[in-house]
Amino acid sequence: MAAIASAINKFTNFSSWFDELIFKTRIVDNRFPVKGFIVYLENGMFLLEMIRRRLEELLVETGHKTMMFPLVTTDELFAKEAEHIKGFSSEVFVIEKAGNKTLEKKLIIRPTSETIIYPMFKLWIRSHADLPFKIHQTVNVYRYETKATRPLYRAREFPWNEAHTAHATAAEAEEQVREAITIYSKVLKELGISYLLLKRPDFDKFAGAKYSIAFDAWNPDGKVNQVATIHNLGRNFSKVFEIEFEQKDGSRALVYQLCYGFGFSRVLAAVIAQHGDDRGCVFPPSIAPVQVVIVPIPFKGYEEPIMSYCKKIHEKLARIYRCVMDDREDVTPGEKFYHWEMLGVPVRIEVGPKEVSSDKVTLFRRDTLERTEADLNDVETRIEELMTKIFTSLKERSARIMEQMTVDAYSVDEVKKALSERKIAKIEWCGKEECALKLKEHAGGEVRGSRFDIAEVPQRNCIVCGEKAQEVVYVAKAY
RNA sequence: GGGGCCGUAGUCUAGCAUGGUUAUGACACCUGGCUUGGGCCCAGGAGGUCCUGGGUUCGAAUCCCAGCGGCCCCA
Repeated sequence: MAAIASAINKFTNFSSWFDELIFKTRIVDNRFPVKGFIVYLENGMFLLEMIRRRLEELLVETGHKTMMFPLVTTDELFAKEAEHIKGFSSEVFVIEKAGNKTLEKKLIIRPTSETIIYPMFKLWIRSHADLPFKIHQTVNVYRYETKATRPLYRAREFPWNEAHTAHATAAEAEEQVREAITIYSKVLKELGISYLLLKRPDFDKFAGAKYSIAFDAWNPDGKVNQVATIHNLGRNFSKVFEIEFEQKDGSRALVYQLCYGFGFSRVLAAVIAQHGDDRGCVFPPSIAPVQVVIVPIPFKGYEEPIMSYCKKIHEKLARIYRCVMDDREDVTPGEKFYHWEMLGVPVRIEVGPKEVSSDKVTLFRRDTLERTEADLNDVETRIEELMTKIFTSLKERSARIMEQMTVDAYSVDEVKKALSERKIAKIEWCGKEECALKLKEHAGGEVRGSRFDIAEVPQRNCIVCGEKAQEVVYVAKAY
């Protein structure tokens, strides 16, 4: 089978497959001369923008106000919450000079915006009538990653959306966790992405949170890709940032808070990695930069009727879809096929003398590589049907792979074996960090957490120490 | 933090051990022609601080030193 370049398979050689693909399809150019910083090209930006729009739409619908906060905080503010600074201090960029002047108060570039947003919450939140208070912003954040960086997965600058909410009671904060899950799940499911919704073990929660839950998407190399997280902060931050409100009875109380973040570039990586195949990207129709491509197959002497037939179709379809007619004359149809397939265009229309003489078109669907014939009259209906089918089959295929990738393991060795086969291991665990560390050392994977969406009750003993298991957890390598 | 590998055109790469003419090839790019139902073919063209600096030498992509950059493995 023809491949994106030199027979690179996404499951056996994921890195090359991915790097080459995102470069050739003009999603990103990672040749920027500063490590960990990449250039997003037109197709990458288009895809990010589609994902961003949908997420923001849902956030606004549910009452999150759109705002934009500054890029910087001070080290004093940043250091306020003890756990928080411990978790992030090793990876923040610090501005120490401005012009020729050495700054007395160093500025910290946000790795996340709690310490930038919460001083403002203190000013804005006065009364129970102000609650719940919900805001969100789409910005780039900066983390000095020391591990190997990889475009879209792990960069030192990355685009995300972060939401921050404040509530009167712990119960309302819990309710908000559900709402955040609903919003994020919706966006991910509309992209056909499969993931595990996990409550992170205590030792791996967000720095400063009461607990954290995360969306871990599967990846062809077996590592999981954390695309979004939701943190219940309790009153850890409101205590130190003094975010108080006046209750109905006149007494004062600290707010309960949540923050949740959605990594656009990692979501895009998941779309590419989960749906793509050895011919390249396969995009869900809703976000595909090009949804329909028309490829004329001219024969000597018949060029004119074929081209005008194509133009007619293009005119009609361009009103409904992002539709391109590839009328390049110096490129053969075969080469055009490969080109648009790599770009993940869901539906292709082929028009040659055969179609023109019978008032038909040939439709090609990117996901299954199947061709069908359609009458010119109902081409729109047929494309609409195809798009729905394509989305459903992408989604189902991704879910199936996720299922096959997850295997039960009853010993450390079995975990090791599962991970070496690029799988995610499901184990029973006592809950002690010590056992998780041992597991990481001997099997190479991290305890990612227990299912948050469904209850999985442990029946046996911890596979590491043999004591009674407290949780059913998933173990995987991670980005 | 420890160890290893590698920097040659837009991309990938040969050459390097054993220094020697004009730095190899493929893809991509430009011009013209031919073709068109899966990457066709023919002819021509352009593109290089061989990562940077220093050293050895009659002569360095090649050897030595330093720096910068990238990748991988282990902790």
